[in-house]
Amino acid sequence: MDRLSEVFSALADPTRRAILARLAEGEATVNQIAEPFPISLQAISKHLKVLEKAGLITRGREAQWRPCRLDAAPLREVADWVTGYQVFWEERYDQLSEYLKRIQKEH
Amino acid sequence: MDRLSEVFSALADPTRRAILARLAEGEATVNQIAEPFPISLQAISKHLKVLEKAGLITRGREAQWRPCRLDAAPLREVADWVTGYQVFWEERYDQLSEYLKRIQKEH
DNA sequence: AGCATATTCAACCTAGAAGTTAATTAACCG
DNA sequence: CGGTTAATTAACTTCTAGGTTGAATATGCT
Repeated sequence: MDRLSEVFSALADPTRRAILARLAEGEATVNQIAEPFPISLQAISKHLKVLEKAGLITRGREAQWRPCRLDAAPLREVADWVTGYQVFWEERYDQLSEYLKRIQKEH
Repeated sequence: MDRLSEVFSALADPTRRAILARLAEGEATVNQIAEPFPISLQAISKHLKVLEKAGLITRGREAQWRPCRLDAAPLREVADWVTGYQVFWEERYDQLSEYLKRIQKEH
């Protein structure tokens, strides 16, 4: 699986996006991360593994805790990819689109 | 399924991203879209349905053709979401991170 | 009408995602 | 050492994604 697909796939789950939002506020242990969610700790552990594989988090070791922290580097790749389409949602493009439609009708 | 998850999920497939890239060059019929791919037309048809459900393409009707065209609006939502993390991959943040580490060690 | 082309629908298969519970590993604490 | 806490691993279930092939639908052409 290519990198971008892996990142998009990791981001496609609201629980995982919520985890990233939590980590944006700072490091947290697995239990701390799991606390607000209505699912089992094991399920959270799996989500963390997915995020780690996608490069979105890194995990350290402190005694029996595995503090997680955000690594936003892959998000930059997402941003780079998506801005390639920026022209298509901008005003400018809508105007261009309208213009092309008008031209086409005139012929 | 929430909108953003649906869009991320749609983008998590390289074939679908390739389809979007193709449509960025202009409208295309299903057959035209399918042509470069080594999978069946039906599989492409399914991918298109996913993209349509995510709001990333729209489909018209011209005789027996269903021309597809890109709709980048959902990509804007992706861009908006991801830029919320921009600070975490920027230089500024790395410096802040280093600074915080240094402070912490000094105590 | 009858055939060709474009596209979708239906049924099916297989692999993987997301969750569960139960058991295991690892580290600290008394 | 024995118990507690933190986290992962294992085994299992259920559902869905992505692919296949074959049949159906819709439109254009002669």
